[in-house]
Amino acid sequence: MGGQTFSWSEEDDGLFCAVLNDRVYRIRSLEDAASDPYLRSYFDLDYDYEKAMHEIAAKDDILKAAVEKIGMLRLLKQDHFIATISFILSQNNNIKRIKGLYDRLCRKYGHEVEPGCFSFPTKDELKDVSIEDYRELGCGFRAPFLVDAVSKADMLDEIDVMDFDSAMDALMTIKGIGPKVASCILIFSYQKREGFPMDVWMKKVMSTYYPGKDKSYFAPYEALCQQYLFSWIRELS
DNA sequence: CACCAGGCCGTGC
DNA sequence: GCACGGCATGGT
Repeated sequence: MGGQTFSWSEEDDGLFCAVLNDRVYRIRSLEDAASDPYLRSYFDLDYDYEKAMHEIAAKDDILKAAVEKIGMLRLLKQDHFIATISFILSQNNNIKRIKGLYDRLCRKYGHEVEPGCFSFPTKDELKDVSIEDYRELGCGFRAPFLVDAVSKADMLDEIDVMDFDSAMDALMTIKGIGPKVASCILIFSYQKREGFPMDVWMKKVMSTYYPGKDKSYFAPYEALCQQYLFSWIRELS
């Protein structure tokens, strides 16, 4: 899933498994998700990604190359709280370690919805967890950020109705959330497709291939273009 | 043993 | 405003 989510694991039989929406989902492919209302929304199956792909590829030669190389990309619609905590954990970290932290949070503070399958903890389940507790799990310097995020979690539902800039500002009042993390949360949980996360890789892409331009060049597909360019440059490296 | 991982915070200019 | 060091942890 390209670092959008840390909820899924591949099991021995090849099925992909996640605890979401307070139950266990096991799927082999996206087609299995189509009949389930929650997954249908989660995987954004009613958005026309074919059309978006073609319009993006037609914009310039770089994007054309990226689309041809990467194929179809989707933007997930994840739970607000899970996405917020996940992307706070992601800063200056690698995917393998983020996934490990995610799983330990589930096992220690989540609830068991099926033998051996734990949900991500709710904000209430994390209400009394301390900085020291998070450090014990291996969260490192992100521990105080998590405490702050949990204390402000009630705000997350209000962000749905905000315009993009207000939503960015609201998220960035949480410690440990800067422009990059806030953009990711807005894209992968709030379906705000004008997000354009600038990490070290995207800064290279922009200075090399789009000097003088900014995210407005990619409207109305800022987030999708960013995902294509990011995936593309990572595969080239 | 250094250096890195899809950054952010605090400080100093 | 912008540049910079520091930051916990585990993997190369």
